[in-house]
Amino acid sequence: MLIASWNVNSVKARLQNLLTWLEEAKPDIVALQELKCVDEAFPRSEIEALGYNIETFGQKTYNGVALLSRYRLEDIIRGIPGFDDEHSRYIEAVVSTSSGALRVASLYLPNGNPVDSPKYPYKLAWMAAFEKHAEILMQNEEAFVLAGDYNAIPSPQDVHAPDAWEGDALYRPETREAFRRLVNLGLTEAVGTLTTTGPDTYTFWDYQGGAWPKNKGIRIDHHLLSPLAADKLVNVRIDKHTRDWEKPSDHVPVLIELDMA
DNA sequence: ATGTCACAATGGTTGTGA
Repeated sequence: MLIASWNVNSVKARLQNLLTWLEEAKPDIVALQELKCVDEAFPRSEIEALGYNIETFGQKTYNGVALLSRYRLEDIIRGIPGFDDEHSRYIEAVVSTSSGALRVASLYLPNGNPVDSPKYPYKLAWMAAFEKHAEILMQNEEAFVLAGDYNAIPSPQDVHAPDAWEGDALYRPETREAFRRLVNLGLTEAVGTLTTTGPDTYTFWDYQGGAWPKNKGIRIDHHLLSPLAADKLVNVRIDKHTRDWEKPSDHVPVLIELDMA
């Protein structure tokens, strides 16, 4: 089973790229972020035509997350339970496979910049609420994957210039600590577990300043797996070639393969 | 070359967020 996470930076602006990539990669489940459109405006029919079921949690202009799945999506949750959030940043569902249920979430964690604005406390509050929710999920001892744009750079090797990013909301010590707390609940961060992270595993390059050709990237899109899901993890992949396409997103798809046999 | 992009509300450009 192939599961992908992709911040598309507007699903309408990225529709052609998204369709091309879906046909090429043939993922079973996709977590999308930054839809930048309301549910009614989501390009459902084009994506359904490729064989996907769709659940969206959209928002005008900003944010918005969705799940695409070849399996039926059930027990949909929109928003982190118990967390009052004005932004559409979290959607969760359960799929039933021949080898049992799998819970999947698509999340778009707040950016948090600038750090001296209310945006950074909001980011940390979001991370705390998400950690609390993940802790509850862990108690159920199920297979689950929390996929998305975490807007968190886990370690120095995940950023081209650690010193320059020291004060940034994506890399500040508090952000990294919160990300570690999350992982330390017993989750497995897929890419870091199966590969050596570094300049080859970035997932985002700014549109500005020639960041992509210079490989001035960061690794902020992650899959966190419960122990039962991590037991099935056999492969990870980052589809960097999509960054070379016309009208690219600033993020590229990050994929994991679970052996559900 | 400050090598960006998407969106919204304009009013034909500017602000916002990333």
